[in-house]
Amino acid sequence: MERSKLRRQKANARERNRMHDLNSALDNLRKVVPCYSKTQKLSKIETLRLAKNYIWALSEILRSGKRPDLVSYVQTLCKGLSQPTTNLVAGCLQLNSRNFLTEQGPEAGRYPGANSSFAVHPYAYPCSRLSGAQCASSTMASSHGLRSHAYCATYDALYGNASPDYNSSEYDGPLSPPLCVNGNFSLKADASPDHEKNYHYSMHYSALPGSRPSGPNLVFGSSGMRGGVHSENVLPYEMHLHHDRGPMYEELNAFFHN
DNA sequence: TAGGCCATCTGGTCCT
DNA sequence: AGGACCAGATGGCCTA
Repeated sequence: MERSKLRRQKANARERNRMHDLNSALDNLRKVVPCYSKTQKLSKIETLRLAKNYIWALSEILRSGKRPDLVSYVQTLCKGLSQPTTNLVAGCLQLNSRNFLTEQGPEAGRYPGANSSFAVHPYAYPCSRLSGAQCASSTMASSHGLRSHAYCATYDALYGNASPDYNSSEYDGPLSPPLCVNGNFSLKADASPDHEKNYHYSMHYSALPGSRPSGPNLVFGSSGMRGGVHSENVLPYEMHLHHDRGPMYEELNAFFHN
């Protein structure tokens, strides 16, 4: 009886740790989807849904090579989300705000949401790259208890203080989340030939610090570098884009639309 | 108060 | 045998 009880207690402890790890991973995921707040976290299921939509939206942008209009972008992000979360995300992107209405005006380029209750990723909307000054205003948001995304600091840490040329087609690095159209990430360490040959896009994570991105190889930081739950070091990723698309996109479309 | 979300416990299954 | 993973049950907390 004692032995059985002890075994059960150990199993419970393991299960707790396992769930804590899972929750840590979810927290990291929350930080890389467009809407993040320390005080009002997205639920687990909504985080997963939003992440799926976000990946989908970004892959559509890459596929089409065009900037989507904000309304359809938000609609894509909010597909299948609950009403409160939809409101949250729309609020994050300030769909109904003056910022949005003037987005095409003189303020165009300033990322919406910097002063809202939620931090919005600079890449939350593709036209919303931060300049150095905007980066500073984003940092100010954190002094009001808001979490501003630390991509500026991240960039500085990686590449020095020089602001990237966000208009340059070369630059799409630290602000871009990983894209893997077929939904599988392959680790460099254990990438199997079977994986490689079937994938039109594959992501290779490298444990070694990368160099500044150029051409198709993009390097950007993991959540760890932004002081996430885990304290792992910076893990720049290398992303390799394979250029032959086609049937896989049809599969992907079917998958998401189902 | 009902419903949503969450953490935890628990037993079952599969794998090493 | 022991660990990982999973799903069901349960109770607590919060909000509309």
